[in-house]
Amino acid sequence: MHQKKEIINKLRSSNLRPTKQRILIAKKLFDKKETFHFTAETLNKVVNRKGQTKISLATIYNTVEAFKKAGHIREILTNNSKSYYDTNIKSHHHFYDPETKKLTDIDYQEVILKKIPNPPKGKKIKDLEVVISLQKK
Amino acid sequence: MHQKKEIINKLRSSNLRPTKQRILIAKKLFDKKETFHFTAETLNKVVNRKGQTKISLATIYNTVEAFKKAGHIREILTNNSKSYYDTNIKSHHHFYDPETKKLTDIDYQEVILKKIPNPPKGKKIKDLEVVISLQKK
DNA sequence: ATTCTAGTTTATAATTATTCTAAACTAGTA
DNA sequence: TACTAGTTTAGAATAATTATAAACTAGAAT
Ligand SMILES: [Mn+2]
Ligand SMILES: [Mn+2]
Ligand SMILES: [Zn+2]
Ligand SMILES: [Zn+2]
Repeated sequence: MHQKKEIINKLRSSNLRPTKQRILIAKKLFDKKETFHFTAETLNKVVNRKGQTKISLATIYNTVEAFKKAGHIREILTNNSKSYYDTNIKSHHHFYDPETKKLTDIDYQEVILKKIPNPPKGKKIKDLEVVISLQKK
Repeated sequence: MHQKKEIINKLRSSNLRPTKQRILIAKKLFDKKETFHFTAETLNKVVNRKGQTKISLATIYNTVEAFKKAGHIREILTNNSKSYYDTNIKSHHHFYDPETKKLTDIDYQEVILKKIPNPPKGKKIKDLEVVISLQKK
């Protein structure tokens, strides 16, 4: 559970002004017991529920991009046409079900990589993602 | 090196009529020493080089989808807005450089998975992909 | 060989996700 | 309180892909 102050600090520490919109979005993303996966579309729905002050879709996209750059969320690999994001920024992996388009976390320790290749020269590894696609048995 | 007959058989065996367009596209994709990665856009450029009979972009998309369904090509996971495909259908992995948007093959044996999780019940594993994103050192 | 038809190709429109634009607004400092 | 750089916003623009429906054709039947 984040306090409003914590959220404001989080924003400030990444050089993002704590605007009304960013604070609300940050609450929806980070003030949860569990991490989760989302798209711009699903976040927009959650943020713009009836009653709440409206936040434009452009701001949803801007904020998601800003939070991603700041490392508060990460993008997940899928073959879907829309971008999927994760509030879990720790290294972990995913099941992906192309039928339901749902992602499920795989705990980091559930995948053990015994050997990985050296990156090409001049490059280092930014991230390693394992995606296991599923199908009906 | 595929002969035209082999290509026609490949098409026939997947219930695809060997049309002029599909044969030409199949040649560009499969009649190569090395496998490679492509997008609808790059394939369209290769197929519609000056002189050659023109194939519509709709047919490029239709054919890529048909070849994918038939298992002759596979889609690769990336965070790019366009779809990437691979003429290498054997299980293998990729480096992805977000700067250049280039994919590089990682030989299957260069990644050793010591442990992978059980799929959720009712589901089986269709595919396991490892994508290693790169950044400047 | 000719006819027939389901499958295929095509130009073009439509759709979808995302990014751009530039005017209005606001957080934070002076 | 006034200022200004950063932010939000509605709406337009873009980019990739998919849908539409008319014209074409592979291949089977005659
Ligand atoms: Mn994606
Ligand atoms: Mn992709
Ligand atoms: Zn996750
Ligand atoms: Zn490959």
